[in-house]
Amino acid sequence: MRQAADLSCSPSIDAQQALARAEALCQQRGARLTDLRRRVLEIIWSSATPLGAYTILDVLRDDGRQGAPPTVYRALDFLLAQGLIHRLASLNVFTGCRRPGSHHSGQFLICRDCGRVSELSNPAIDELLRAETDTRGFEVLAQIVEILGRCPDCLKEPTHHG
Amino acid sequence: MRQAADLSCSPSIDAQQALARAEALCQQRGARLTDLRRRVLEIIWSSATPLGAYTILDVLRDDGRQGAPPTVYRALDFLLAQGLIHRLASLNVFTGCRRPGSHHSGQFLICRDCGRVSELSNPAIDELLRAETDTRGFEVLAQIVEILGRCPDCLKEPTHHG
DNA sequence: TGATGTTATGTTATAGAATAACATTTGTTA
DNA sequence: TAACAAATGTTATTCTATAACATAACATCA
Repeated sequence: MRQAADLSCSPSIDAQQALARAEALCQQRGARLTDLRRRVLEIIWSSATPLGAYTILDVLRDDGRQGAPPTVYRALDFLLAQGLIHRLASLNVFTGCRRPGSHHSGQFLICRDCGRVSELSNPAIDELLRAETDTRGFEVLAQIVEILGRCPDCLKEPTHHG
Repeated sequence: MRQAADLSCSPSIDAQQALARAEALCQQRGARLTDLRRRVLEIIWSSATPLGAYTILDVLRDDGRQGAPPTVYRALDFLLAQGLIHRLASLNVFTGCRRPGSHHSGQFLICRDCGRVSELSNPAIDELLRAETDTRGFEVLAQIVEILGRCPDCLKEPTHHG
């Protein structure tokens, strides 16, 4: 069974702000934030937790849209290229970028229990990694920093997982 | 077409040493390094680049063994649990651990061109990440640090990729 | 030794993630 | 409008991973 999207609430303030910023960035860059792309971004931002491509596809179909996997993956590719979302490689899911505009790889804390994600941006970590790669003469194209664990909220609750 | 395993050479010195260490570690822990598990570890170590599960399965079948995906994934799960291999989440591949015995998540430099992987172990990076998570009261279960780029060797060569 | 329980492997089927290839539509520009 | 480029629709397939159940190998103890 596929993960259910937590889309109970209508587009949050966060989502609305993110969409507005996305609009502005795309216009400024001459990139076309089409209906489909905007809707995918909205779906992602409307969820409390990152969503998989097929969950997004389900929502699009609930919208009454036609669609197959490539529909979603192309929109995701666009949003990734514009730095509007991130992909979490460890979970094959997508989450809205909290600091669009500055392209960056991001650093993520992922809660195993509630699924929520915090996006860090610790320059010291970037610098350390950069120092390592510079020393070795390694040219960096992309960084993946993902930490899986349990968030403070979930730690407070009686553990379900031992 | 599935990635071809670069298994031209017979088990290298590295592979032999890795197998010997694995034997010792498992014996010491009372973990059973069965024929299948040993063979999977050997296959992984015999490749210059990390291998996907289905590539490993192909090699097992070339061996004349029976096998289906669960065969491989169970062996991989065992080897992961024993800290004898790592999984690279960004590529869905598996690579031998250079420092078995001390369970750790590892930090990896992955060359996009030749596919080779270097395993770092920079304690400063670990400490920084630990400091971030401590500050936030986040309990760490696993760390994923993977850097995709081009290694020094490949940078020397005329670029195929712009 | 044989009965019993546990661990490992075999086997079939399916779920989940991503892309190839080609058709059609939409948008832009000359 | 014609011609081109960009975006989306559509079908099929590949790759990755696991569920569920059957069998075999191994260990332990009566």
